[in-house]
Amino acid sequence: MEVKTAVTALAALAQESRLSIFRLLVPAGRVGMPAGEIAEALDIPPATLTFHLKELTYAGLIDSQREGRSIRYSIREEGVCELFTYLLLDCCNGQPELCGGSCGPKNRRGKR
Amino acid sequence: MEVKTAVTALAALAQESRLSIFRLLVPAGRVGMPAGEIAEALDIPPATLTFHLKELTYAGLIDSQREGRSIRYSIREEGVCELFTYLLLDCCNGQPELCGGSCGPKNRRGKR
DNA sequence: TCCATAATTCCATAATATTAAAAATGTCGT
DNA sequence: ACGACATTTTTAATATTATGGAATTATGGA
Repeated sequence: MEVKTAVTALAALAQESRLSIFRLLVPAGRVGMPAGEIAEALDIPPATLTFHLKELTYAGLIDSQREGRSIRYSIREEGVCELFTYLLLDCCNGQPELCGGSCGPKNRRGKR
Repeated sequence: MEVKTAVTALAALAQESRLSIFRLLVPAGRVGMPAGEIAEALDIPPATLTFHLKELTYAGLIDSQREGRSIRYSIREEGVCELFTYLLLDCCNGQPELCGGSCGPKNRRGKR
């Protein structure tokens, strides 16, 4: 993954509605959620939601599939994985205390 | 960490210059790098660099410390860690195949 | 104090993103 | 084919962010 791809993906997540959409879709897994349900859950008008869904799609973070009159959106695991790998491995390799689960207990100084 | 904080941090990284600054600072570790050196390494004019450094600082991703006439910037581990934890644990918990190192070999279908 | 260096603030401009109403499109049941 | 519903496209106003030149502030040495 190159910088521009990562920037696109990060930009897609760097917006409250879109981050909420993303976080709503993660637990929905492969099953995903129809647009209308997302709109209702997050109280976003349809035209606005479509705009954000397109951004996420363009960034490779979600997928969609028509199902009757609804369109069902779901997390695109491959894209999410690539981004996280880029951040975790390419950025943080050699600095595992930045990311490695524990969040560096030895880094916590004077914070109790 | 709440959504707005995460959005601020993601937005800070969602820009090519800033992501490059971030990636330049990670291997520099706690030692960090003076602004001038960053400007030279990435070929960014001083005024522009300052703007981006402020964004990253505001987002809690980097720290700074004056050292003689230079100001030395370095990764703020705590902030980075919080963001990654938010994305990895809060988002991906229960969906470890999204993030867990392996990037789900069993998810790769028909892509060879 | 005066100079050179390092970085920031100020400012105007340009570029990009967000929002949502209105119209259009696609899909199903009848 | 028609009507009801789900979603998208178009469009335009509004807001936010990026850029870099010029002036300013901070620091250390002579």
